[in-house]
Amino acid sequence: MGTRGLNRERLVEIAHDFVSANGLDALTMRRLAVAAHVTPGALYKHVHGKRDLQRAMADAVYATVDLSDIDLSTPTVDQVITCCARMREAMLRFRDGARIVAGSYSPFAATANIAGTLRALLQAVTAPQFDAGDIAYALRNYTTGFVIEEQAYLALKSTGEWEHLVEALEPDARDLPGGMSDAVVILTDDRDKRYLAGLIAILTGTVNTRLTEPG
Amino acid sequence: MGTRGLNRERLVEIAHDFVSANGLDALTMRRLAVAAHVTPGALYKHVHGKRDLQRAMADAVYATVDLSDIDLSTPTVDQVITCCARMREAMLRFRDGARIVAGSYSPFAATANIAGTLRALLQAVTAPQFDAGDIAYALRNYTTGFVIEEQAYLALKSTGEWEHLVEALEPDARDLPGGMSDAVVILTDDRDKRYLAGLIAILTGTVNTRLTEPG
DNA sequence: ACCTGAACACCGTTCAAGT
DNA sequence: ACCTGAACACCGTTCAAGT
Repeated sequence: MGTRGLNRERLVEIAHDFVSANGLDALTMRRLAVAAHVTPGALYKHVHGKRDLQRAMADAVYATVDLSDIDLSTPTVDQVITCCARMREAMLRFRDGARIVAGSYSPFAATANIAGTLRALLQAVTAPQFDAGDIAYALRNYTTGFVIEEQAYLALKSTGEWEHLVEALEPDARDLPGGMSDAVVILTDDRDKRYLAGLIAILTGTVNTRLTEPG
Repeated sequence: MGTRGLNRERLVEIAHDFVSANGLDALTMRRLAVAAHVTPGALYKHVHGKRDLQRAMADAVYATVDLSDIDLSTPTVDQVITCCARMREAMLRFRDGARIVAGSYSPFAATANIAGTLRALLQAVTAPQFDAGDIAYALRNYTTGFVIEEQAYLALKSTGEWEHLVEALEPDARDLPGGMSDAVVILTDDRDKRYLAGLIAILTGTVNTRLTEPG
């Protein structure tokens, strides 16, 4: 258990640390090798290649989702919301977390666990005219889509590129029926609130219980 | 107007043709140069770099969305659904279209136009307790998330990798509360129907009119 | 104005050879 | 079993020079 000798788990951890410091686009096998204090070739003893590495990174993101307080024997809409919010939090915890997760098809434990939990909860609370699997899938896709946009904004913001893009978009926004100003407002504004609003929009009407009343 | 002399528009077209044949991951500036019958350096007279190219490609995807039959003076939920479905169709028309579009923040005309149209339609049909901007944003994020997953599946399927991943995931799916089998079923099954189901889930309860009845 | 040629500082992956 | 060293066939981007 000494710090000598690399393994898959540790390599994924180093990769996430690197991305956290430099962004996903900067992650290369060679730079990862430097960060891991090995030669590039050594990486391929722990990981099949760059695609396999990214899949393992995706599972590591979902592995941070704590589902221990979710009680499957008493499913509620609030637990569904909690579950989705934790997915989003997990992705936000890692720089470019959503892009890492999106479309990587990690077939590992953590990914399967969260997908299964969400569906099991929904099976109990979805209204009869809807399919729990459809709703679970919609919630996951909404969440991923939302956080991709969110982290793209965060990335542009940190480099100052965001301000340039907003300026470049203003002229069009005038003679078009609304332009992209909604996205600008949503991202600039309280993103937690906006995410929750979308979540509630999906669940309202698809669920057999009354949602938490305002106030 | 002869075929001599490259321009930005033509370059984006060539890039999409290349991606259509080889996939987004295979697109490099050097290979694009070959496809365009120029030297790599020449590309930088038409495009600021690879990121700018991808933004232009994203706008080209949205430019294929035909909104001419959408009548903003008589907004309906059906028109909202049509609008979203056309977004999805546009992304599906291009290989890796969703990944190209996702988080690229194309501030160009076509992107702004579709976002604005969707919001304008929703302004008229959303129930009072919801914000039209939130719903429009949720619909766009759901759609992007869905198609990313869809095209990732299509890519894995075409290389035969999909079958391997499903096999690798089966053992876990047994002792977990549902595993990822929902995603497997949804993607294997009629994807158009699944997409529509999610769309309707979002709109049910958030909209001030009755949705089309079954049958 | 647009393009070439050449250069610069990099990539992912493989594999014989070492320990 | 894990790692090095070296090689192979590539990258994105810049820029003086040509036309």
